[in-house]
Amino acid sequence: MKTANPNAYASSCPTRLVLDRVADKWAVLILGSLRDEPVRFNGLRRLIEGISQKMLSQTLKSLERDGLVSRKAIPTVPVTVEYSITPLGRTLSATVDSLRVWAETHIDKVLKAQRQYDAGAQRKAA
Amino acid sequence: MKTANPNAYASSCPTRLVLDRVADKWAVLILGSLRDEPVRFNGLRRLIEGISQKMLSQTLKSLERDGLVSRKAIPTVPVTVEYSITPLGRTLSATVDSLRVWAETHIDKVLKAQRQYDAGAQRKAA
DNA sequence: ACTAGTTAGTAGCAAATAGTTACCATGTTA
DNA sequence: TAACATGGTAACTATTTGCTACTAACTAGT
Repeated sequence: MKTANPNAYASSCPTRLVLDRVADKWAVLILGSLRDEPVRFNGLRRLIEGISQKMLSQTLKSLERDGLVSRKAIPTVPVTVEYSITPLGRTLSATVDSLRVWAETHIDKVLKAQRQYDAGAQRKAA
Repeated sequence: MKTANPNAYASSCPTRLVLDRVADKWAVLILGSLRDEPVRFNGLRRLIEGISQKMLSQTLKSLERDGLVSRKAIPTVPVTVEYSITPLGRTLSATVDSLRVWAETHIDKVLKAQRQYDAGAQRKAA
């Protein structure tokens, strides 16, 4: 069964929910981290500076549920858990990673625009 | 002055904030709406089903501050306000739009993965 | 004149989400 | 014995989001 006309602009379309999940800071950084090789929970925590254990755990769970990431517990001691990207996740990773690249590439222009905007707002407030 | 090494994986890098703003459901849909032509406030409200006036106003304000969208008030009666995409915004629009397209294209696979995941969770709970 | 509708928002409150911190069990290393 | 590693969960707070109602100025219809 196929969804008839997926359209993110329609509020009732499930696409809206998926867009909300993948258009997410942490999801972008996690998918980027897993792009080349599987990484363990605490490995991701070290790669993605400032992510809390809660958000990492929560975001990984959503990504796993959506079929974008797979979780594999390895019975070592202590147990290690390896997260890797699925084939479906791989179809998304290039797109979300280009979002990160855009941010890194255009950060200077954005910061400049913010300064100009804030200067204008100050004039109005004065 | 250029930001030395923009890196979204570093928590202190301003890139992280920018990523958080552009990796946003409403920002994606707004930038997509403005891609072809300028649109007015209520026009956007009609295009993007289910967005509240508050979120639309708030997101437009951020996008304007970041230099991605420009606002032009036209002294008609009643005043109409035209929002259009800036050249900087245009460098981003293709990327965010491909995120929307990905969601619309892969929605069936994601929904299927969710059903499988939930079925597994049910087994565990039983 | 009165009513309803248009324009582009803002204000106030409730609900949902994100973030912070502490803690768990199990085991290795110093 | 104490500190650190593994991968989380629980409780709490702060922030964001969403909903509803409201504004002001004007037009069109009855």
